[in-house]
Amino acid sequence: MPSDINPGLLPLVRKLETVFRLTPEEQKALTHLPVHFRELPADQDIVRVGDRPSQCCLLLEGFVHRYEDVGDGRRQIVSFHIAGDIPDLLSLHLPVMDHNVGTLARSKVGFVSHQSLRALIANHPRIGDACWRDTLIDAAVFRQWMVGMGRRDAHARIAHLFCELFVRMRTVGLAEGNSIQVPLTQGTIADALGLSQVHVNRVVQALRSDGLITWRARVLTIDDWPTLQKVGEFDPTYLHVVDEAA
Amino acid sequence: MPSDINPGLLPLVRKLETVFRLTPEEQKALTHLPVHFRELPADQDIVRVGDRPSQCCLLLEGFVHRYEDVGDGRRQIVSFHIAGDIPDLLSLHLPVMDHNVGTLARSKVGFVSHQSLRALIANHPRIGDACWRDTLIDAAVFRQWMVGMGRRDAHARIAHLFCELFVRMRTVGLAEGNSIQVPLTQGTIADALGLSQVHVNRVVQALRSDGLITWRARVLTIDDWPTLQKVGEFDPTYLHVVDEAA
DNA sequence: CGATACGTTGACGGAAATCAACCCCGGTGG
DNA sequence: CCACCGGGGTTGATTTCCGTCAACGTATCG
Repeated sequence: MPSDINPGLLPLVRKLETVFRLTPEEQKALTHLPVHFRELPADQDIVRVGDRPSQCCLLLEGFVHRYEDVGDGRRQIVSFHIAGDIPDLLSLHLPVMDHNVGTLARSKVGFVSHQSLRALIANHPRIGDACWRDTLIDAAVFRQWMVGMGRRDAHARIAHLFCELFVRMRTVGLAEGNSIQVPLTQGTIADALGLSQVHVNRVVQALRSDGLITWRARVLTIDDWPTLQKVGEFDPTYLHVVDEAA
Repeated sequence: MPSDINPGLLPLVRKLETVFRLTPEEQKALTHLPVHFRELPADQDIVRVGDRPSQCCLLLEGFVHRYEDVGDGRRQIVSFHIAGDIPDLLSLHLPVMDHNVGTLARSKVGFVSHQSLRALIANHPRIGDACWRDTLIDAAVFRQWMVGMGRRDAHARIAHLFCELFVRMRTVGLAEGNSIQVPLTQGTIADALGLSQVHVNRVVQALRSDGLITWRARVLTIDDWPTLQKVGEFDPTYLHVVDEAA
């Protein structure tokens, strides 16, 4: 690691390096982006439907979700984001937000103007490609959730989500053994998978009593990975992870 | 329109121009891509799960869908594509296909090597941006389908799909008045929306008898746009259409 | 003109929603 | 120190969409 790296954006470097090694120049350019750092509390919106952002939000620590409100207090969460993600990268090319982005837990973020990002990408096309690629993986995750909501029952959906979160967090070094820290509630999971909170509760209990997972105090532990994977019909190909300790 | 435009790729030009006007040079570069044209029959796969394509497929006429098979003969369709779309553009950055792409009707397509596309984008960054933007709109459509499957009942889902198809086809000039030609069957719609074919049938009949649509012989007519839109909770913002005759 | 794919209809069953309590636990303030 | 509070989790009873199964109708095409 070169000496003139600004450490604030390391999670981002780490994330992009899950695709290919960045050159020292690229690392430098990336970490020297003009960033406005902020700590945000849990459950705070970052951008909302209808907004026309002029900056993107780099998630450095914490947990973010994207969601859409539908009538009658119901809502659908469309994605979860972890350190290294840029949850609203799409605002670089789509002027109007069609969904909300908000924290799920206390989070540390960095705001970068579209202008700076565009300049970075213009000067370092490989970084642009990596960002594009990242939005494509985002879309791949959407597709998997669609398959789940369309054609899998609640057991498979929940097991699949747990598998996905675990693999994604392990990839960027956020797993400790078979455990990950997730600030999710059963209600949150319900809103993500198109289920009711009550039903999520029953299924989670089943997964627990079948010995597949432990989940207490925001810590999720995968106790039986092969079976959980089978129950969730989880095939990590769609995440296009390069390392693969799996 | 400059005189040295190769007319074979006009649907693509038209599609990209729904974002911004292309310069004559850009038009020329685009339409002079080395393309291998082909006519494909209905229900033929173009790329399959696990493939590592070295080319992309430009859809010039017809209808394409992307889908994933899940166990037991079930499947989930994740998107429909019309003239001007590049259904497998993602293969430019994701080496392995995580879903299938296939025709739904007789279609005319053009194959372009990744190499040529990369060169085009390198020389004409705006075209690259337009392509990236297009994959982002793809993802926006995924999100809407997720909201539908997670939080909307069958009536709303089907109405929403009809609205979406109509707006998308009108945008590229494929609507005739309030009608569009769609090669979809009720079973196809079921696989797209996470429903059974039988239930789609019942709901479509309800939409018909409520005077919202007519649908016969592959022609779908919107008879009551305001009500259909309301039933489907359809807000076209997510399609990020520039023109807006809506 | 029969094969085949698509659409239609009815009876029945089931996964999950809804409704309504109740419990548990950590935080907080009197 | 304990009462209170509130968010999250748990449980049971009931309801509802929607799936499944099965049959039959209908249209298009070789």
